[in-house]
Amino acid sequence: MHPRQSPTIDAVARAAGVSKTTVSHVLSRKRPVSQTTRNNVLTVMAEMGFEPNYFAQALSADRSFAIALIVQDLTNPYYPLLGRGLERAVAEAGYVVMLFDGAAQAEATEMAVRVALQRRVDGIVLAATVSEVSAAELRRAGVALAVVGSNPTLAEFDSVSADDERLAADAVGLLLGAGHRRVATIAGPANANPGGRRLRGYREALRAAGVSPELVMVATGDWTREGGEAAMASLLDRSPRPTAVFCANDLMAIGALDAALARGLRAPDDLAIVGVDDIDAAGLVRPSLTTVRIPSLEIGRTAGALLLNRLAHGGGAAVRHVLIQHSLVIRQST
Amino acid sequence: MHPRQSPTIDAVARAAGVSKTTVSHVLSRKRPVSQTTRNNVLTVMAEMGFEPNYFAQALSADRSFAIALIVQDLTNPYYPLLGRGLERAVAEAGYVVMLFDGAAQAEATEMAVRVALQRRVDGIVLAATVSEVSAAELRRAGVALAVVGSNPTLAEFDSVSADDERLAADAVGLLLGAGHRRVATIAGPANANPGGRRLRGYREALRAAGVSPELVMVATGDWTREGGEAAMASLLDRSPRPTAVFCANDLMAIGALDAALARGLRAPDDLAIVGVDDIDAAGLVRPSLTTVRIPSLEIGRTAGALLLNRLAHGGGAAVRHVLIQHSLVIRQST
DNA sequence: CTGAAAGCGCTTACAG
DNA sequence: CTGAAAGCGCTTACAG
Repeated sequence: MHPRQSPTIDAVARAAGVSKTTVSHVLSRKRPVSQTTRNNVLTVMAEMGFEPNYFAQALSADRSFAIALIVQDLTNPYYPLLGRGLERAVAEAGYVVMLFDGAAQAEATEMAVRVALQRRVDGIVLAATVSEVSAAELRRAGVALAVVGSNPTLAEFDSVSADDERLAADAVGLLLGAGHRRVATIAGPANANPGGRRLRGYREALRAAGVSPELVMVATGDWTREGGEAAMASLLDRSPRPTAVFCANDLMAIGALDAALARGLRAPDDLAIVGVDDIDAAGLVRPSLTTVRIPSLEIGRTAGALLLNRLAHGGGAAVRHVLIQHSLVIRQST
Repeated sequence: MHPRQSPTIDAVARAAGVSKTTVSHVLSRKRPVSQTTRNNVLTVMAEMGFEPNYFAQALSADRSFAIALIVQDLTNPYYPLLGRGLERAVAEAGYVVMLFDGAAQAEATEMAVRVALQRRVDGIVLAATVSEVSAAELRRAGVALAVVGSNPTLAEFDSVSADDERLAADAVGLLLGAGHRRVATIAGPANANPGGRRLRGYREALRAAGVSPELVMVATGDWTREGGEAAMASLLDRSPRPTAVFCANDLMAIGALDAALARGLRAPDDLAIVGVDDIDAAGLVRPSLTTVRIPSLEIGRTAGALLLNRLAHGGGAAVRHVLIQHSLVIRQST
């Protein structure tokens, strides 16, 4: 069972002729140890190749130094960068990140939350929608949690997100400014994280511009390219059809581009399209995609910082909702 | 320190009027427990919301049920899918995956290996190049290891990879078949994992086809789009310039496309281009990219299976090198 | 079918 | 500046 017995603190103590207590203290620096003893212990450790047992430490400290990252769909290029930002932010503080992908399905998310809790992670970054069941579990567990994308049902926890209403309004504003009136939207799941807010931003922008309510056209996708394609197809079936579409993310916008092309419609002349995220692919498709850039690396880094802060200050720290600045990237599709 | 004391096995035992031993055994099913006792304990557990302490279990079992995934660059769309495949493969067996990204830099990889080992993961999936230092550490530690991409210096460990020489030869064959003679390559770092083999496949295909050695044109990139762009630029400076290029991955191929376009050269007429991987972007760029498809989800899944197998059978199992089947995807760039 | 007790490898009050 | 010993929450031979 223990194939490569790595030496224990006890072995080191014996070899160095001191107590385990002392060895522990040269490790933790929690109480002074005389120079000579310390040097002695240190060299013994090096010679024996001592490595403190992580489980033993975690057990007595009741702290895992692990963060769970739960993402909707790692395949969406938005998330890898977020993950990188998170990892960088927490690695320095000695934390490790545990990955849970595929939270697009509700059961996967519940499973992820459960497993993360079982593993006793110190914190969770939740970049996915979560059922009431999981939400309740999270509250009860009392883990540090940073929600990515504002989520009203988890408002009691720290969060990082773009200013979703504002960004949608900005995108729609761009379209209105170009003279469009028949501006549709392909929304994300309305009950879910940023989906609802972006939809609201869209509605509000039209209303503020005095566009007639009957020109409000909403189709719903699931954040994927295929979902966007289907939604666009349904929008194009309406008559009169929209002349512009605000898509709640780039992947769906690319799908919308596919659907338009399939009907012989060309952007931007027949149909203007705007996405959100600015994933690499946005610059790669032809016509290239006008979009709202959201800096996902920074979002990940911020989520990490929020967690570290809370872990340092305990439950005492005030809840923070951080908004990350977006920006418009104008390309060919508008 | 222990804010939400979750009940311990001891508390459960007391509440159920049995010994810790028995509680432990209804949990592990390692020895029979009478129906009545078992039911009793189970309901008490449910009532108290008992959750076994992972650290305590890991400490006494000396097993973490965690796998480290070390990737070169999570931002390359090839890796998220690999990660998903891995997670799916190992999750069922109760393993969790710890993510280490950014192993493009040597120090990051060494760090990742070190931290993974400290955390006492049961296995590591290594999808990155590794220094001799790290290789030595890995050997000494005796962890289960699955290498992604054949790596001669780690030949003693299980591996999964595409048949890199063969796939390169197939791609080059496609170009030669179309009548090209001046076929260049943009290789990955030659010392690194699949880079060297794909380069060899390229050379071998040209040699076998009787192409004059002086038509062998090699530029080296770093697997990124920018690297591919620079490499292509250098190839286009030669005269006579190549009429076709085999790029060792899609990201570099897309960069090559950029460089060609910047000089007013159009694929496939002025220059034929083939990539490797078949990431989503390959179908998105214009002209769309002909490429060799490598099923990364399956590679991840296989890496997981190799690890599980080794963890089950211990060091005893024979070392396996699995080759995953590739396929040619013909699009517009050739 | 069930328990008492030692052990996993650390940390940390307590004592000197 | 240093140690002996209890404790963290499990598992598992040993005994009955």
